[in-house]
Amino acid sequence: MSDSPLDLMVHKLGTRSELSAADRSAILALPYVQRTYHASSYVVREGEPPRTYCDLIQDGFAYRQKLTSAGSRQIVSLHMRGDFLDLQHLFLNMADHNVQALTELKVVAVEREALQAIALNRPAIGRAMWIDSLVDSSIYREWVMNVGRRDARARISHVLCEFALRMKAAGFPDDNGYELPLTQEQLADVVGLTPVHVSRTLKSLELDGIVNRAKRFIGFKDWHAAAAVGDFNALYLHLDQATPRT
Amino acid sequence: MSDSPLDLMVHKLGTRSELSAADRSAILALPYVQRTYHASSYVVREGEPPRTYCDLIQDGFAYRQKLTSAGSRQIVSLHMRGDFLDLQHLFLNMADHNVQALTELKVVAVEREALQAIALNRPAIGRAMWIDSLVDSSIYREWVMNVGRRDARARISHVLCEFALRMKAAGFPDDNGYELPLTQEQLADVVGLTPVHVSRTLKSLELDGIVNRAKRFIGFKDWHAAAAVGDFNALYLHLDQATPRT
DNA sequence: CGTAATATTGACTCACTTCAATCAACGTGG
DNA sequence: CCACGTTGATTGAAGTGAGTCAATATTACG
Repeated sequence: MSDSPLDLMVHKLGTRSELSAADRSAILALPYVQRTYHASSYVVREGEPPRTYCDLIQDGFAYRQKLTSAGSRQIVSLHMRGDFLDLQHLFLNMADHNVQALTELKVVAVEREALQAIALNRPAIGRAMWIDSLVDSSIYREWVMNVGRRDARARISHVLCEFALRMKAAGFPDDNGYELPLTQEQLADVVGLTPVHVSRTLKSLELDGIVNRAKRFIGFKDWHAAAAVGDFNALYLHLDQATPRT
Repeated sequence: MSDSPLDLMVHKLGTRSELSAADRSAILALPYVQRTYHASSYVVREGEPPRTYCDLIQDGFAYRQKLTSAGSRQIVSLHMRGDFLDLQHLFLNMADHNVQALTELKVVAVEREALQAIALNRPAIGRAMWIDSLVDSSIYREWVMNVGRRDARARISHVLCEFALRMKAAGFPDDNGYELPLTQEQLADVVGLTPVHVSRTLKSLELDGIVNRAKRFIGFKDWHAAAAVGDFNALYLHLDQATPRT
């Protein structure tokens, strides 16, 4: 195996569909540069035309965000190692939301036109990218429901459960918990609540033994209880389509 | 021009990317059947594997929906003539949400494998389908924000504005308003509120002269006022990528 | 260390929900 | 053609989950 930063992309797409040797070398032949963003810097800005390259996260976390005209913020998705940041705009003429680095963020920036080309001309790669994008859509749908129809405890538990499984799928060690890379204010913007109420709700979840916390570390004493409180059913993550293939 | 029900698909995809004559005939050669659903019947059920055909709406309205374990419902999207109902599951192994007919629904059901094939093997068609799917994602993002960060008046106005523009883009006559195919209970499930509060809020919007109503007809006296109350900016609909091309 | 960012807690308010009754529209069958 | 049952819409009164405002504690970090 080679030792290119694009290996990550080969691996990621390889979990979504079966790639031939030719597919793999097509990916490895993509023009790219590596790049680092500081925490909280903008990767994509709403209203601007898409940039000439597309970022794949190598390390760190990012989020998508939209602002109300009144200035309140809604975080509409969270992303981690192995996630594409610009697939959502790959064929669109204008960015409809902002993407920001959550932590220090290392990415592989692939040329947009080359990425479009392999998405359209290499069926196995196209399929893998489709699946990736459809899973993102599925998560959006779940979030609409989360924010629209669950109370604070359920919303927060749900997001904590989702993040746990996604981190595990992304290869983070599973210590029965994880370091949540969000301030409570950011978590509030994820779940459509105020920071104050998030603080109270987290405390109540902790008192009830649903999670335990140490700074930003979220631990699950009782996964089933957390999943029950969060009304969490992993179906929508389509993890069966995110397992490594030959 | 031919006179197949698939003309609708040719037209729809033609608004999203430039199709060659060969692309058009590839679409028209797709195996399909026509089909009608009664209002409120299920088109797709959560937890089931995707069906062997994919529906494109010819006439009528449909919605995607998810249920909380407690039984409350969130409608996560609304669809009309020219929208695909199964693109969201085209490459997934399992349905993650329900799709239901909102009204009597006429569709063209295209064979799923054939649709996958042209999506992957015909770049111009693939691009058009990508754009269609990415616009759906963009709408999901907007709805997350709508439900997460706007109050009842804004949420409802926003949805009413969105529907107005989408109906116009789908070729419905623009009478400064439209027949909203939703009960207030369904509208409540769209915006994450109770039917009672939707009723009150609609009344208040009417009293303030933002909209006028006659049964289910929604009329806009003052579009700008409605857009302002709904914090509505059409950017996210990417309507520039939904105009007919040569 | 000192200073800013983040988290916690309390007291009070309010937008939306809940419960419940009434009303209107509409199809349907006798 | 009208009685009637069902579904959808409206309205009122009372309750509540989450927001707001504000003070204080805690942590991060240059």
